[in-house]
Amino acid sequence: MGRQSCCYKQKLRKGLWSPEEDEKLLRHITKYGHGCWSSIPKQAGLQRCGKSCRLRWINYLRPDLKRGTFSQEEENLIIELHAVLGNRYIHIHIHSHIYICFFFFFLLEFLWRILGFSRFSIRWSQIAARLPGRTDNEIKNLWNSCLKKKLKQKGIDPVTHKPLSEVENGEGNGSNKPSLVGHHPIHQYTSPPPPPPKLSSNWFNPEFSPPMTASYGPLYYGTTTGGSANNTTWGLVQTQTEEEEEETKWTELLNSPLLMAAALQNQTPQSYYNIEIKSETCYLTNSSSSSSSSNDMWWPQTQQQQLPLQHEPLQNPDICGKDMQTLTAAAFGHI
DNA sequence: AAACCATGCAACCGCCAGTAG
DNA sequence: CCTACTGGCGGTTGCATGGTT
Repeated sequence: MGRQSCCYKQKLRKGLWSPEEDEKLLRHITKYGHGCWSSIPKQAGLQRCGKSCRLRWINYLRPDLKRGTFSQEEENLIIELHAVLGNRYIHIHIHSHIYICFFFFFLLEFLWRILGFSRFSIRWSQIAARLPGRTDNEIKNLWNSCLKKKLKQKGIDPVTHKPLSEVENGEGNGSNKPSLVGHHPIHQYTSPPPPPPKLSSNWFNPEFSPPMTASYGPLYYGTTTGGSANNTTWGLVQTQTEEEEEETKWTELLNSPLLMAAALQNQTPQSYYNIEIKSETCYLTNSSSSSSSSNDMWWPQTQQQQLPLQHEPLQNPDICGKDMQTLTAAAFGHI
């Protein structure tokens, strides 16, 4: 057997939380904030491990949680974000020498998986960060229990987001580029820069069918210099640009795959960066400095109101880019 | 009415990264 | 540098509930 859980070691309670335990935890965190999770159970008089307390708080007791069923828009957003964040790959049209890089990358990834070290998992937390009031656990459950089925009913493979027929055929026609993300609507964009993607009801619209063909360059964003301040446009990198320029964008994309997600919501990269993923931590830390009223504590009006303007990348950068960089670098002996 | 099955959801487990000492 | 600890995350499990046979 593997190692025992922390609860076992400390002979702590497990299983469902009683209303009394909830009350204790809620009262304690409301009064003192959570601080160090491992010390919370003792301070709050709970026979639970810190991890359990944290989970209970994040998934159930947090006051900003939105309970109830998911709206159609939320479901659509989850599906679209899953297509981008769920598959931690990027489908990009690139020059051949970069394909070589890809080859090594996928070779390594293949070996990685054989050895059971796969790290390419779905980014539920990042999806949840884009759905205020929803937890990653909630979204994960929704996906596993409901959305996967809905997609299958629509003839879409929930893993690749491609049509099931194409997946069943093994994509063996040779004409396919190394398509790893699937046919997300984002791939439909062609120059000139298209209107930003709308979070429409595409996926459950009976008339919607995923795009079957695509020839496209890397997704990019750009801000027009003239005119209104935030004129961000989304489009595709022209593949005939200089190699250096392309590689720069390629690197940018690898470093910031979430920019793609930002595109889905018609957000400028800057506004994207303003979104704090670790929201509950933010509330608590911000509260200590900014809260003034005793009862309101630090509960935010909305996440975005609470957040200070940040012009630096996320504190919690997506690992995908890091993984790809690391593996790619490893493939070329840079490590 | 009872047994069985499917579903949704809360919670746990184990791994990993960051960090303090 | 090494180690231990902690928080965070994704995958999985197990239970409660409702529906079906």
